[in-house]
Amino acid sequence: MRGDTELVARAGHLFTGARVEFVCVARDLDTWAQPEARLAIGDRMRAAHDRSFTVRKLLSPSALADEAARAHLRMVADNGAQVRISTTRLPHETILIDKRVMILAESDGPGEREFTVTTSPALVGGVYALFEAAWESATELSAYFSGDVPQLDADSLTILRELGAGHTDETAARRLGLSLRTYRRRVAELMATLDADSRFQAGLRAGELGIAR
Amino acid sequence: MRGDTELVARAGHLFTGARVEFVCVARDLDTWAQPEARLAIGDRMRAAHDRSFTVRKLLSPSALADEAARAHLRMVADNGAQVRISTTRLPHETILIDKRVMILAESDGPGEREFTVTTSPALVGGVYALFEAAWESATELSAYFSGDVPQLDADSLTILRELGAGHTDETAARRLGLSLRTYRRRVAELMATLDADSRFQAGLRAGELGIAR
DNA sequence: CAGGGGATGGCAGCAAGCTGCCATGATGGA
DNA sequence: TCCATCATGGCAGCTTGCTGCCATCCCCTG
Repeated sequence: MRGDTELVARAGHLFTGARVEFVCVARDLDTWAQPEARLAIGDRMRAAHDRSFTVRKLLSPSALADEAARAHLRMVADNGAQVRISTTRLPHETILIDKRVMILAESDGPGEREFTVTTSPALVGGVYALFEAAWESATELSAYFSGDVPQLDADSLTILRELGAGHTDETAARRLGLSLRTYRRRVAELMATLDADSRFQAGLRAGELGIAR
Repeated sequence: MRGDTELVARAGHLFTGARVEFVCVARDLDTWAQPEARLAIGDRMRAAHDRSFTVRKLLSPSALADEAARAHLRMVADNGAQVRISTTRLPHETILIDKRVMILAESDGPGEREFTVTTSPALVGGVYALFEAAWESATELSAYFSGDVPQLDADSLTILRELGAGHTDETAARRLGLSLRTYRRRVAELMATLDADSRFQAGLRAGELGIAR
């Protein structure tokens, strides 16, 4: 199936027919350029408030890149959707509806995207289980927003790795070609960023947020 | 495709033809009752030592239920395979070969298992990405074996909470009605248990393992 | 009752971490 | 060019964490 138009035409009923759950795994938010699709899900989401209908979105950090995207996600979350961020490279786009239908989007080139729709129980069930595993380990969007660690620059991650490796400050500083003073300054900054009072706490936060890998 | 025999007959070449990577996600180890399949992968695994061939197994904790299973996994790991344990409910069985082929096993009833084999790049790619996300968040088998935290007594958890709260040793000791010396002894023991070289590392482990909440 | 073993805690000394202060060097704009 | 700004790093002094040693206490067993 090629192109968003064809998808909406031929699989639109799958979206509007969602009864229990709508799951979306994606690398970014480029998707849903088509107003029709947005609308169909928008309707569903409005229903999520009252009824037993769940919307879950699992995204990469890149989906938080610009302010517009963040605002959009905040809005989506306010409408009752659960949004989580995974630090690993996610599939370009995967949609799971009611544990029964799976839609995969591929976008290699600049042209129209290609979609694969399947309802095979084995396939959908298998992917759903993997999704659950990925979901469990992802962090809540709110955790990302509540001044936590939206963006931790490369330097900080390097420091984090040294700390995580269990090196002493002296060793770590030598490994990074920094003076002891600067290394410790970095650690202090990092701890301030993580809002940690002790190194233990910093490690805890880092672990919880899935950083430092 | 029904039954292990048919799988081996018709898809055996996919196993033996694996060149770069063999990924196996499963809930338990009931699989591979068929000697042929075991053998094919056994061969591959032996090759994993020298060449650039990776074997990764992602399993549920139930795969560690009995001693025989643990021994088997230890053996598998010794042969160069990477084994990780995920705490979420995994698909009954999913196999990914060289990022090109995917094999799904379904086992509803007591009868023969049903298999689905696909090479669709979109499907395999999508599932692979989800697998990566699940893999990232799973814990090393070695961590499970090396007496990590199957059992952490109430005292240790108390210590962990104090550490997590960011209290200094002196404050924490006072709060727990312990002497500074004893408190620190406890922390040292805890760190030994967690196999941590620094308090940061201990925090990291604690966070990763989901303790101290 | 005597003695062994384990947990506790005081003490001391050392190692590690933390931070204010200031000098130096690089960068960048007026 | 001069000046402001910022990141770096050396130094010093202080706090905190770490651990070996030994005394004490409690409990259990013979």
